[in-house]
Amino acid sequence: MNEIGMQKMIKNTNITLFTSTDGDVSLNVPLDKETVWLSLKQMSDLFGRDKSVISRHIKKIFDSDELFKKEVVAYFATTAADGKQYQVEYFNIDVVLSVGYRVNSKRGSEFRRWSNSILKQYILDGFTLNHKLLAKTGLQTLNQSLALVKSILSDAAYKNDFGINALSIIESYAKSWSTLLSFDENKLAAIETVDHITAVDSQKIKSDMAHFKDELVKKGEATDLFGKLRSDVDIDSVLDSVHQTFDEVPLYSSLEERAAHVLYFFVKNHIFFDGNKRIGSFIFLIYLSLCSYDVTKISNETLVALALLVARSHPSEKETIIQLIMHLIKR
DNA sequence: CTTCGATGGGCCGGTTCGGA
DNA sequence: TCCGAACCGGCCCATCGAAG
Repeated sequence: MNEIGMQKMIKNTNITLFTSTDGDVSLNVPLDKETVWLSLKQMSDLFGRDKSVISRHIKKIFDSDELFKKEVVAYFATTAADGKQYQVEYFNIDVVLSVGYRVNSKRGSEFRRWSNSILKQYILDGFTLNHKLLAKTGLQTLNQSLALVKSILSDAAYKNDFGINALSIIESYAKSWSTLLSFDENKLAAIETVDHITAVDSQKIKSDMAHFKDELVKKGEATDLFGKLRSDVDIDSVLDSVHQTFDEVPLYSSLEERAAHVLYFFVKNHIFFDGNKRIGSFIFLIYLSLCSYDVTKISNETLVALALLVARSHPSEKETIIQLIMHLIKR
C-alpha cells in the first residue's frame, strides 16, 4: 500500500480499486471497455456516505451536463443478497471521479488526494513525452478524427455549405499538420516530379499586377509606392531566374519548385518599395494559374501563412522553406 | 408478496453572503 | 461586527419499480 493507502491490483476479471487507510473498504469492481464500473452501493461504501447522498450528487452531475448519462452508465445483471438477479445501474470512472470531488467525507478527501496525485503524474509524464512521439500521436489521432468526421459529413444531412467547408478546412489542416511535422523534423522528402517547362507571359503578370494595385488603391489599402520597383531588378529577371538552365538542364524541374522560388524571391528580395508580401503572393498565384494549376486549392489562410513564413525566415533556411511550400502546393 | 435498488421529500447543521 | 436568508451536504424514511 502506498502512503495514502490506496492499492490497485488485478484479481481475475475484477480489480481491487481502492482500500482506505483504515482498511474499511475494499471494492471488487468489474472491468469493461477499459474502465471500471461502480454501483451506487459501491460508491456509497467507497465514500462512506448514504446512497441517497451519492444519488443526489449523480443527479446534479447529469442535470448540469457535466457528464451525459448514456455515455457513463451501464446496466449489469447483479445477484443481490436475496439471491435474485437485478439489472443494476453501474457508473464508470468519470462519474466516480465527479462524485469523489463533491462528497465531503474523510474517504472523499483521500480519494481526491489520490486522484490528484494520479493527475499530477499524468501531467508530468505528458510534459516529458518525447516531442516527436507526441506530434506523431497527434497526427495519428488527427487522421482518425478526420476519417470519422468525413464519414459523418458524408451523410446527406451535412451536404450543405457548412459541411463542405468544414470538411475542406479539416482536410487542409490534416495535410498541413503532416507537412509542418516533417518541416519541424527537417526531413521533408524531396519532390522529384519533372514537368515540361512552359514560359509564362510576364506581360500578363504585369498587367494583372497593375490591376491588382488599382483595386487596392481604390480601397485605400495601398499607396503609390505599392509595387514600385526599388532598383533595376525587374519582374522579368525574377521570372527568368526560375526558368534558368545549367548546361541545358533546367535548374528547377517541377512547377512546384519554380512556383516556390517565385514566391520566395518576390517576398524575400524586396524588389518593391511596398507590398512585397502581397505582390509575391499575388504573382505566385498568377504564375501557378498560368501553368494550369488549380489555385482554388490554396486557401487565403495558407497563402498568408506562407508569405509570412518566407518573410520571417532566415536565408539559411531557404531550402527548407522551399520544400515546405512545394509540399503545401503538391498536386 | 417480499426483497432490493433507486429516488425524492423532510429535516438538520454548517457555511456563505449581503445588508444593517 | 452581527444577523438573517439562502444554499449546500448530510441523514432518515417513505415510496416506487423490478425481479423472482
